Amino acid sequence: MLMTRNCRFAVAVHVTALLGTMAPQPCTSEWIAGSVNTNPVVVRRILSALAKAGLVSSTRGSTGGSILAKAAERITLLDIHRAVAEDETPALHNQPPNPACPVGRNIQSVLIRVMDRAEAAKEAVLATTTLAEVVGALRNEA
Amino acid sequence: MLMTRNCRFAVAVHVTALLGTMAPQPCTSEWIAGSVNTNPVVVRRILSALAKAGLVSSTRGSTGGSILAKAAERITLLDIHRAVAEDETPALHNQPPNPACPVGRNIQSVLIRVMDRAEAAKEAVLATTTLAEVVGALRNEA
DNA sequence: CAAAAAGAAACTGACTCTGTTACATAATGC
DNA sequence: GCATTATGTAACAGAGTCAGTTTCTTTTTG
Repeated sequence: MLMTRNCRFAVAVHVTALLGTMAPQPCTSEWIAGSVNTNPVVVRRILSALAKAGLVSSTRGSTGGSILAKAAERITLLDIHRAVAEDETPALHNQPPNPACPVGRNIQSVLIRVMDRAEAAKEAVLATTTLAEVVGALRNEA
Repeated sequence: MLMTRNCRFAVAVHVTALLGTMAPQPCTSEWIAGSVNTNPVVVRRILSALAKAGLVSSTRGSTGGSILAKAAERITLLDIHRAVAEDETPALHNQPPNPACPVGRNIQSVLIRVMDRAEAAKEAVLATTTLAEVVGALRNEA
């Protein structure tokens, strides 16, 4: 499979949708990994990021597992995106442009302005969809 | 430098802004590379993608170089983005999810719907800015 | 205390990307 | 014609990213 970027957001939505579907039953990373079709450690890495963002909570031990930390109606896809892709800022130049050139000296500030606006528009769309809506859509398709 | 994604879009805007600033004078990849602070071959790769999209045109030989193929007013940042980042679709799962699970069976179609909407919103912002506006902004800051 | 689960560290293989070298192709001016 | 200059392109290396895996520790239950 040729995937350009990382698939953490896709897995994170999948994981939280599972938790929302099974609530209030906690799910183990091994069981979740069976649906996502990956390794339990990969799932735990995603769950760890989601927990840091306050979206899920996990407990250890023989009856342990993970559950949503908030109602699915109060979790948006933007929350999930920020939890697992927080430092994915759009890339500028690898090397700083030539400051002796008028274009090189100022291009990055212009680029940052427009990229920030574009990213904000993308995030605004993600903010309009709640996890509850995703869970509902999955129920309807199933 | 820790850059998450590729910097082709940033370089492409830089290159076309240079061409717009210097028009109608053609620019060599070596001279452009001096402003971008990279290797001429890197610039030529970007120029090649931009030429395929009909945004620039290059000529060889001792008086050769590259120029914009259209007026800067008629080139948007979306044109440039599509020229150099055409196949950068948001990533889904690496492995297909488990089709025996109701969530796994349908999560990707739901994800594609919302990701497409988010990507469209981002592109709409890029479409609102023309290369001429970028060149003008650079002139004002210089 | 045994079993079961998360948490975390370390490593691997595949892939991406920039930068680089080398060479072929084409156009200009003498 | 021919040297010069520039693009076009292929091939490769080094750094970095990422999913997947193994291994071990920590925590909780019964």
